[in-house]
Parts: sequence; structure tokens; C-alpha cells
Amino acid sequence: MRSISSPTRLTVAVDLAILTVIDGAMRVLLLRRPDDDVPGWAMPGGVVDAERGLDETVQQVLVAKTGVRDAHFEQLATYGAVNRDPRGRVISVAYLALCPHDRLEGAVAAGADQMLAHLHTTWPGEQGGPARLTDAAGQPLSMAFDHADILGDLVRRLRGKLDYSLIAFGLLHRRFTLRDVQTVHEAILGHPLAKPAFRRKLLSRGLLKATGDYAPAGAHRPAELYELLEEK
Amino acid sequence: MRSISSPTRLTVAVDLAILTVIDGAMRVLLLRRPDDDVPGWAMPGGVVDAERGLDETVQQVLVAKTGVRDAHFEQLATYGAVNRDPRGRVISVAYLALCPHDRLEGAVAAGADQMLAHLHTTWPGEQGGPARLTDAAGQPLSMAFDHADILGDLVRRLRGKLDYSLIAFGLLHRRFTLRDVQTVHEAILGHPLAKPAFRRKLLSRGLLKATGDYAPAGAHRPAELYELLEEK
DNA sequence: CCAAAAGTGTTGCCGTTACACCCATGT
DNA sequence: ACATGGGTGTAACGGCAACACTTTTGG
Repeated sequence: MRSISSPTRLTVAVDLAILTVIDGAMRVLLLRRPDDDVPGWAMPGGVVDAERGLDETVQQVLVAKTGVRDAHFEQLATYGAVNRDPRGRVISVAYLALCPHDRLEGAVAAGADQMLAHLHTTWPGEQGGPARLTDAAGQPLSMAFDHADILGDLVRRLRGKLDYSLIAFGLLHRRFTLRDVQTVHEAILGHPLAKPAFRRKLLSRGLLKATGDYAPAGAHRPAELYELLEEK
Repeated sequence: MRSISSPTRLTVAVDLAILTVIDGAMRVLLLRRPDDDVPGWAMPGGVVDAERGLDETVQQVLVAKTGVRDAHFEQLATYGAVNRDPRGRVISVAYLALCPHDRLEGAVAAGADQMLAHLHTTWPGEQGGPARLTDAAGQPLSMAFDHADILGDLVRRLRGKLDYSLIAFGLLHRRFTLRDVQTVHEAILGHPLAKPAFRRKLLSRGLLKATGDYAPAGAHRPAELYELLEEK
């Protein structure tokens, strides 16, 4: 029964997987806890207080940790195992937040206490298992709590939603080339895609609008810039 | 920040959408609160205490409300709007539990305080909006909290996972006919499916094993019984 | 003229759909 | 015999993958 008279009360936190794609690889913002109370790297998070909704708390953490205001985010799942936090019982609602890489690189500096870690997945498709995190040099990072498992779930969710939702576009700017979209898809799926097929499937979804402008290119033909056409 | 020293603590509950399919229609177990503190019908739920994990709490509620021990369940999403419960702040982790209809009909009796309500969805596919709940006579039920919204999300999730997961089989017995599976799919999707196509797609997934036994039938050819072949 | 990446056309395969048909059973 | 629902065959359609090809730029 849900008796409010003498309820058990628990600490509820949100944990954010702030994700981006840099040079065709997934990256996620990790922090090392300032007062080394729990060893290892962890996703940024914050406790949910009585006056704030979940989304509001997420927004607040996002701005505090990255300065980014308008990132797209969505809920992933909630983790409530009794011993997931060695310091005490914490129910954690995990969120995914997406951001183009330069927005993040401007706001967070890699250092001893924070970094944009590389997020690898050994398994293909939507199989199980935790994610593997490494630093810029490719050295494995030891993760606090169950955060490696959460990040594994995250990648599976991303892969599943990739081609029927708009998540991929959360990792891009307002205007982008078709190649940019393909790079993001390949980074998330972990394998290369055929260019003509990808192109046609993407355009056939009827989501994009050609702008007529072209991205400045190097020694090759410039690519046309597209936008999401927003239908309300 | 996640300070454990003086944390805000909140009431955390699990709410269960205990779902079944009866006569080709989705049904969900709803309760009317005994001490009419909140008007309307609600999903069964329970407060999460300090010693129990989320899944454990779900299992406990499930057995308490239905007597069913081995139902398949999975997490849906977490709802934490500040005013979703008029009595105070409650974070609610919604779960989906699946059960063959006769297991439920045996354990719960329709009455003034509990019923297997009809779950309708006006919208097709995976569009938005709350679910519509009615009683056996087709009269709309007024729902407590945000439970109509949660049940809307539930149906969308079910529809999305229907043909790449095993959820449909949670609504069936160990042995079933192909027609049974089709009925479940049609109930969830809300529209009829072509028999030959459904049959072939289902068998081509390579999940089923023909038993060689046949279901007792009426005035027509008996249908073969199939089982899930469990691959570990 | 060459390299590099954008972008298109063509072909063949394969899964799905629609429709017609056969099979087994009770009345 | 026939009504009823289980189960199968077949041909047309449409989407997708592979591959070869053309286009546009900088050097």
C-alpha cells in the first residue's frame, strides 16, 4: 500500500549521460568526485529535491556542469538496487543528454577531475553487457557505482531508437551535411554504413529540408547543408 | 551535487500496469483506493523501502495483489512531476507486468474496489496522448494521478517492442497456438493483421518449436501447439 | 590532370502483401 | 454436406544493398 502517513523516504538522484560524437567516436562526460569518497569516474548527477521535478533537476545539472542550456535530453531508466551506492541507498534516474561536440568542448576542459571519455562497446547490435570507457590515450577507466552498466544500456537504447526517432539530430548543429548524419549513426552503431543506401533512406523519411547552401570543404566538392523541417 | 550528508529524501513508489488480453482486448488491473483519499481508479503500487530493490518491491506488490508469482515484468519509466500526487511528492517508477488472462481472472474478482478495466487507445501507431479506460459496460473510468498518461506510454512501448522482443509471449501460456499470438498482437496494435503474413514472419524469427500436439478445437481443424524454444 | 569526397543511376535480391486455395474437424 | 477456422502456395510489389558511375572542388 502507499501509505503517506509514515512513508519510507529515500534519496533520489538523476545521473546524466552527456553524450557527443567527436571524430566519429562516442564521448561521454565523466567526473571524478572532488572529495574522493567513491573511487572511479562517474556521470554527473544531482539529488532531486522536494520542489523540483525530474526534468527540472536534469536541466539544472546540465547547465551547472556544461553551461549548455538547450540540449535535447530524455529519460533512460531508473536504477534502484540496494547496494549500488556504497554510501547508502540511492535511487538513480538515468538520463541521456545530447550535444554537438563543439558546444561541449568549449565548456568542459579535460583534466584530472573531468573528461570527455571515449565510450566503446564490444558487442554489436543490442546485446547485453556494460560499456567500456577509456581516456584519450585509450587507457581503461574504472567506473564508480553501476555507471558502466548504465552506459551499456544507453548505447542499446540509442541503437534501437536511431532510425525511428530524431535523437541523431541532437548531436548535430541546426544545419548539417548528410555525411555528418552518417558519421553520427556510424559512431553509435559501431560499424560503417553504405553511403548511397544511408542517404536515400534518410531523405525518404521526409524530415529534411535542403537549404541551398553548401558547407565549406577542402579539396573536394562541397556538401549541401540540410535542416530538420519542424512540423508541429 | 550528490551530498549524502544532508540529503533530500522523497517517497519512491512502484506502480504496476498488470496487463492481460481477454477476448482480443487489453485489460489492466485497477484498484479503487480503500480509504477514498484520492478519487478515481489507480494502478496497484507500493512504496519502496530502504531494504528492498525496485524489482523486489514489484514482485511483492504483484504477489500481494494477484497471487501470481512468475509473471514477466519490466520497467517502463519514472514519473516525478512535483504535483502528480495531490497528497505530496511521490516519485513513481512505473512497471509493466504481463500475465495470461486466466491466471488473473482466477485471482482477482471484479468488484467495487478492483477490476480488470478495458484499455483503449484512440490513436494508431506510436502517437501521443493518455489511454482511455472503461469498465465492462464501456463506461469511462476516471483515473487518479497521472495514471492515464502512464498507460498511454505503456501502449506505445508495447507496440514498439512487439516484434523484436518476447513481450507478447508473457501474455500467453507455455504452449499456445499461432492464432493466440496473433490475437495478442492485434489487441496491442489495435488493428487486424493478415494471417499468412503474420504466421510466416513469426515462424521465420526462429523462436518457436512445434510440439506435435494440438489444441482441442470446436467445429474446425485443431491448431498445433507451439512453445518458445529457450536459448540461453 | 589528379585526388578526394559529394552525389546519382541501375540492377538484382529478398521480404512482405494480397489473394486464392486446401485441410481437418464438429454438427 | 457444409460451416468454421487452421494452414499453405503463388505471384506482384516495394524496399534495400551493392556497385559503378558522374560531379565539383583544391592543389
